[in-house]
Amino acid sequence: MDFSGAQSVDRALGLLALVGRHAGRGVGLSTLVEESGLNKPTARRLLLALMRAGFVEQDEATRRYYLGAESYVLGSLAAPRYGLLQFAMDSVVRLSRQTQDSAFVSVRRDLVSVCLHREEGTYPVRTHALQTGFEHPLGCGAGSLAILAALPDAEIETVLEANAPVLAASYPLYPPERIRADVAATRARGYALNPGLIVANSWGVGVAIRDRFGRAIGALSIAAIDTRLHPPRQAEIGALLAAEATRVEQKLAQRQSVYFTPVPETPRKSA
Amino acid sequence: MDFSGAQSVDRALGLLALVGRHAGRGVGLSTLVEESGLNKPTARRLLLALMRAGFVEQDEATRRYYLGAESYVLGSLAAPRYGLLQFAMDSVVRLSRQTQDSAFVSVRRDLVSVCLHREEGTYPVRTHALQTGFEHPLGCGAGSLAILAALPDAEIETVLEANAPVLAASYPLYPPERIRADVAATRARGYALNPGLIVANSWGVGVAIRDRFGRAIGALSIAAIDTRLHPPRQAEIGALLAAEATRVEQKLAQRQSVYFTPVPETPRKSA
DNA sequence: ATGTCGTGATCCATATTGTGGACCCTTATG
DNA sequence: CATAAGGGTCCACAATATGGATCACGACAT
Repeated sequence: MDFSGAQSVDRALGLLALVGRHAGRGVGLSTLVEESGLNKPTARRLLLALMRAGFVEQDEATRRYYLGAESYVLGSLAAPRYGLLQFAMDSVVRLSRQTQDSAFVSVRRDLVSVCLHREEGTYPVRTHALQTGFEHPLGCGAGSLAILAALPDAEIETVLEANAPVLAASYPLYPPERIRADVAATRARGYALNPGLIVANSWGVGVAIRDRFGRAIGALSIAAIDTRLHPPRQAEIGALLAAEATRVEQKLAQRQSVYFTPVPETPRKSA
Repeated sequence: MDFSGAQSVDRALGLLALVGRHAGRGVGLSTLVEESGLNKPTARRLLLALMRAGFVEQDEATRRYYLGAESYVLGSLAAPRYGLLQFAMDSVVRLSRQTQDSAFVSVRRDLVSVCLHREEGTYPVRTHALQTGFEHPLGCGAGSLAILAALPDAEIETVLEANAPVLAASYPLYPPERIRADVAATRARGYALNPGLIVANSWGVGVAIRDRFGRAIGALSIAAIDTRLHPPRQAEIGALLAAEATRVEQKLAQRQSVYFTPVPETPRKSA
C-alpha cells in the first residue's frame, strides 16, 4: 500500500462531483462518459455503487442521473464548517432585486471556483453564461477573478502554474499574463471585472468573501449583457457587492466562532 | 460485470457517510475502523482517496478526520432538490426560542432518520442525547417516530422488517410491536413522543414534515428532561411543532415548483 | 529515565477485484 | 422501416485491493 491506491474510488468520486456539477438539470450516461474520460461499463458500474449508497439517483423514466439524498445530508453536516451558501443566500437575493440582473455566490474549491447558487434577475435580457454547478479555473470569470485577486501573491503563482494546462487547453483568452494583469486591475479597482471573456457580451462584476482569517473562500457576483455594465454602473455594483460581502463575512465570523466551541465527545449509535 | 461490483467504492462511501455522522467533532481512525468494520490499512487507504478528492480533510495536528470542502459543495448543489435544512432553519430557531429547550430538524434517509441541525435551548438543564449527525432507525426517537408514523402502513412494515436486525442488536427497548403501538399512539395524538427510551430521562416530542406529494421526508422535534415534558406541555409543544412543520411545508412546496421549471441543456466547461 | 499501552500509519505477498472491447436493446428520427 | 444515438450488459484477462504483521510516535505511570 503505497501513496496512491483505491483508483476506482478516485474515479467514483470524480463521477460524483461531475454529477453534482450538473445538479438540477441531471446528466445522461454518455455525457458523463465523455466528461470523465471513463468508458461506459466502468462509469455505469461506479454509478450503480454511488446509487447504492444514495449519493446519486437515477430518474426511472429519463434515465438521467441526479444527486441523491445522501449527498444532501452530507453537505448539511459539512455546513457548520463551510456554510457559505446559507449565509450568502440573503445577500444574493437582495443583490439580484436591487440590480435586476442575475446574482451569484461562488465558492473556492482548490484550483477552481464553483457556482453554488444563481438568483435570476428580472431584467428581460439575461445572460446564462453562469449556472449553478458550473466551475472555472480561478481567475476566469468575475467571481473567480475576485477570489484569485484576494489571495497572497505566492499562492496566485502556485494556482496559475497548477492551472496552466487547463487554461491553455480550454481558455484561449486567458493566458497567465492576462490573468496577472487582471489581478492587478482588480486590486486597484476594488472589484473584479469580466468583460465577456468566457461568453461574448456576457460581462460580470465580482467581489471576494473572506473568512475570519482573511482568506478568500468565495465571491459574490453579478452578470449582465455588456451594455448594462458600462463603467459608472460597474462601480455602483462593485460597491453594492462589497457591502453585501461584508455582511456575509460578519455572519460567517459569528457562526465560525460558535462552531469552534469545544464539544465533548459523546457515545453514539450507528446503523 | 454483474449486479454488484465496485466494492471498494461501497466501502469508501460508507466511510464518507460515517465521517459525516461525526462532523463537527471529527473522528479518529480507530473509531472509523471499529464502526465501519474495515481494517486499518483499508480504511486508511480509502480515507486517503476521499481526501484526495476533497470530500474529507484531516487535521494535521490531531489527525482527526472531518468532512471536506467538496462535501459541502456537493450538498449545496443537491439543496434545490432536497433543501430541507435551509427551509427548516428559521422554524428550528423559533421553536428553540419559544420553548427554551433544544430543537432539531431531522431528515429521512432510507431506513433511518439523521439529525441535520440542533439548536441549543436556553434552559440550563439540557439533554444531549441527540446531536447533529446522529442517526437512529425510523421509529426510535421523537422525530424518527413522527416520520415513521406518517408513512403508509405497508411501508412501515417494510421498514420495520428491514430494520429488524439493527433494532434487535442495538435498541433493546424497541421491539417491533412496541414501535407499531407507538405509531398508532402518534397518529391518534397528532405528535410523536419519546419517553426516554434512548437515553433515560431524555424525552422528546416530534412532528413530521411532508413534501408536496404528502410523503414524510423529515421531522421537527424538541427534547428536554422528562419533568419538562409532562402531558399538558407535550400537547402545547406538539401544536407549536405542527404549526412550524406547516410553514416549512409551504416553503418547500414553493421552492419545489420552482425547481421543476424546465431548464434548457447548456454547453459547459469542465476542469 | 524507561516501560507499556493506545493510536496512527505502513509494508508486501496473495488472490480477489475491477477493466473495457464488443455486443445487445430500446427509443427517437427522417 | 432503416438508421442512428443513447443506455445498458457480458466475460476473458490482468491489474488491483486486501489485511496480518510490523513500525513509529506520544502519553502517561513507575
